[in-house]
Amino acid sequence: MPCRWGSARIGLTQVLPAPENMTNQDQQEQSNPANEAESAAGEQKLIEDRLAKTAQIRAKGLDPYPPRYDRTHTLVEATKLFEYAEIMASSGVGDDVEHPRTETVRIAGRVMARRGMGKAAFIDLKDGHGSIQAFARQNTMGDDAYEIVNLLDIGDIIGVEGSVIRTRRGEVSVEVQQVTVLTKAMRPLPDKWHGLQDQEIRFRQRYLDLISNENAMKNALLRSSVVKAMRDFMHGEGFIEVETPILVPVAAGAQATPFETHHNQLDRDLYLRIATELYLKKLIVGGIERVFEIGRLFRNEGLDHDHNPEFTTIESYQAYADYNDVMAMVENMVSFIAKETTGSMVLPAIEGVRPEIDLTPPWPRLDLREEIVKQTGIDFVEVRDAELLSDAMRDRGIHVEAGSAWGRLLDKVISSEVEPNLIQPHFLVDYPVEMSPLAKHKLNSDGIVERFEGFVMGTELCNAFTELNDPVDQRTRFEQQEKMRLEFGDDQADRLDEDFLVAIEHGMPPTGGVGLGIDRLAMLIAGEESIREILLFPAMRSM
RNA sequence: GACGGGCUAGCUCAAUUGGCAGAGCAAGUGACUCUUAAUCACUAGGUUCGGGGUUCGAGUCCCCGGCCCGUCACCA
Repeated sequence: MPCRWGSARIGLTQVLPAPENMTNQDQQEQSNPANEAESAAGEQKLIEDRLAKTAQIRAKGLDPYPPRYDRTHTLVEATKLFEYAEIMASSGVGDDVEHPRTETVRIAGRVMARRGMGKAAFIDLKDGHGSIQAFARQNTMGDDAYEIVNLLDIGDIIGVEGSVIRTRRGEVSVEVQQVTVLTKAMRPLPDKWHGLQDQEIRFRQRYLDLISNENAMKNALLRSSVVKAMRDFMHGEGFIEVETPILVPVAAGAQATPFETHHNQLDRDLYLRIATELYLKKLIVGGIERVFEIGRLFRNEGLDHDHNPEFTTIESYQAYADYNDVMAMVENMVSFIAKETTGSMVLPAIEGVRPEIDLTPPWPRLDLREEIVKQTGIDFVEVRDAELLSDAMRDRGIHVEAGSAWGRLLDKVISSEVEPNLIQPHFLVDYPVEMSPLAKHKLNSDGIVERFEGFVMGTELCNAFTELNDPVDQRTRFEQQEKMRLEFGDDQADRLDEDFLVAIEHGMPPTGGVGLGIDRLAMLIAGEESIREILLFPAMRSM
């Protein structure tokens, strides 16, 4: 597989267009140094054929890559224009009510298929909105203009001028008066009937996926709609959108391994952020009472069907709110986004993938402690020691990573025994303090913090808490995390961020905050099981 | 990281027990002025992911490596 693209790239460099001042013949000779007797094979030949046609277009005094094209209608608009003309004709309006036709339109799109008929040809065109057939006939175009039609290849982008008609077989078509080559393509498109099947090429060359597979385009557009609906919701709730640093001196605010980088001028090591949390809370300190950021996070970890090293989250913080307020906001936001993007708060069942998912609020709140007891018999209030917890886990056949801290072990219990059951949306509520260094203690509950996580389809969607604003307690929690890093070699422990501590020492109001994975939300709404179907350019191993 | 599946023409896929590497689409030439997976005839197109081995003979069997997918592990 490596050589598939490797050789292709070499192939293109071999046939790069010649300089402007060369004649067409020069170009042909230049582009094929191996002379005509030894013609190129395979992909190289396909490219050379297209280069030859490009030269012929130039020989006619035409630019195969003109700078712009005045299009009057998208393909969908052109179809609608005709349907309107047809309706008018049916009520006797128009020059020829038997054969309605529109005014002359100018459309543009990619050639998806060609059906040549000698002195006539049918061309299927596709643009960003839809598709339409172009019908080219030599006698309506003239001999000279029609020659261009014979120089077209699948994949070329062309402009077509003509009026819209319906052919005898009933296909709405633009009857071509003039064809303009807007972009000559050098490489063929994937199989027109089967589309692009090779997953690897779909991810590495997403543009081909978008051209050939409807679902790829659908997901790309859905992702955009999800983010737009999210912004609309947040702005509607009075939140201010901000952007905070991606290159940070301390990768704090979450438990994850960061990417490292270096600023030359400052001669300073920096990290790519693993969370937006602490900067946003600084803004709460500063008096922006409702704030959110939609942005990319980077975590130097493995990749699988729902993890990518860079992913997008929304984090929001609201002064004077607690985690109960945030829970209501999350279920309202997610259901609103579903309604806006799909028309319903109930996501349809998908055969072999999932049942119907009902996102209508309120989502059930499940007490974390009770839920773990119910699924495993383990009560984390009783088993407050890493050794005891490890034993209890082993008794129940749960994999135990040697030397893990108590909080990490419990996290494992939750993710392997509790989460997978949460297919319909649920909130797990009230976590132990050991695994939540940024959340505030719950009143009258020893060792428990006001934290919740939202789950759908057995995976985490969001993580939220009543934010810890006691600077003394926060410093202690950070110190515990730093200790964990040393004691357990846990380089994913959170880090002490002195700047942040100084900020909240100035006083941060009571605040509720949440982080929610946008890629996972888009997966859920799209009904996709892999994050790679949602990310346009997922991380891939180098070839 | 471990185990399993996969990689064959530009694309989609075949190839029996180890026995001449094939088809459809795309491409080229020719025919064809209402097709729509157009049709018909002909032509060309291959380092079978890379490297090594066994064998008279390897797409096929063995070893090493690469990439993709899946499961597990890790990971919010």
